[in-house]
Amino acid sequence: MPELPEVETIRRGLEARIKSRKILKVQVTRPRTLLGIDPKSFQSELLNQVFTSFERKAKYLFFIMQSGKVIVTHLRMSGSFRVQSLDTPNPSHTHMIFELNRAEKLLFQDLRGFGKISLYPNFDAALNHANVSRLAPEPLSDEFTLIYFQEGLAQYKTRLKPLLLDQYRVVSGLGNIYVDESLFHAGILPDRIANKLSKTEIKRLYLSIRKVIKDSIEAGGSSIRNYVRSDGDLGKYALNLFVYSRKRQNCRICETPIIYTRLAQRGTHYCPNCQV
DNA sequence: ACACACCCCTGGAAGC
DNA sequence: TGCTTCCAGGGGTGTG
Repeated sequence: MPELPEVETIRRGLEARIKSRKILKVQVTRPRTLLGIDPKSFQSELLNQVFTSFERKAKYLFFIMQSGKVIVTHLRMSGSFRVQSLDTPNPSHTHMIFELNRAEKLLFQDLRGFGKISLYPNFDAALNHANVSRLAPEPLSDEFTLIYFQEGLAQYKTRLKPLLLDQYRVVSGLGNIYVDESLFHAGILPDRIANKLSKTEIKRLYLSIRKVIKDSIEAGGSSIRNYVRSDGDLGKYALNLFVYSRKRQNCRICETPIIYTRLAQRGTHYCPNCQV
C-alpha cells in the first residue's frame, strides 16, 4: 500500500527518469481512473506538455508541467507508475499510457482500480483538489513539532489508530503499515485513547512516527503486496517491519506471538507484551 | 465528537 | 482437488 514513504520513493524515481520529457500521446484505457475530466480533454490538454517537477503532499502526487498545468494523482491501494521502453508490452491493469519522447512511456497501473488522476490548470487549483489544502502536517515537516503533537492528541478522545490514520486531524501521510509500526516502536497499544497518553508516551510516539517514516523513505518504502517502485525495484523497509504482516509470528523483541485484530475496520497488528 | 457500516475493486488465501 | 467465500485497505459518504 503506498503510504507517504512509498509515494515519496515514486516521486523521486519519476524526477530522476522523466523530468524534462515531453508527452507525445496519451491513452486512457480506463476512463473511470480520471476524476473531473473526460478522456478527450485530458488527452488534448496534455499533448506536447513537458514534465518539469514532481511534488508530493502526504500521499498525493503532483506532476507539474512546463505550462503550469498540474496532474494530481492518488494511488490509493494498488496504483503504481512505471517507466518503460515504448516497445515493452503493457502489464495487465494498465489504465493510462503517456507516450514520451526518447521512445519511452509512463504507465499508470492499478490492480484494484481505486487510484485517481486529475488535471488542473495550475498548482493552486490542484491544492484545492480533494481537500489537499486541509491535510494535517506531515511527520517530517517543520510544522509537526512535539508541542503541536501534544496539543493535537489532547483534542481527541478517540482511539489512537483511527486518529493517526485520519489524514486531516493530527498527522497526514500515515497508513495502516506505518501506524502499526509506529505504535509498536512507541510501546503503545493501538486502542489507547489519544488524550489519555502521558507526556512520556506522547514523546515516544512522536519520535517513533518520525523515525519510522524517515527510515522507510531511506529504504525506498516497503514492498507489501502490489507496491513496486517506478524502476521496478522493491523497497527494502519490509525487512524492518516488526508487527505489520507478522500475524501469529513471534515478536522480534520478546518472542510473544503478534496479535492480529480489527480496529476501526482495519487489520491491526500489535505485540501484547511490548505494547501497553 | 465518535463509532461503525458500506462502497469502490481484484486476485490470492482460506474454508468447505 | 475445486468451488465459494473472505479479505486486504485509502478514503469518501452516510447513519446512529
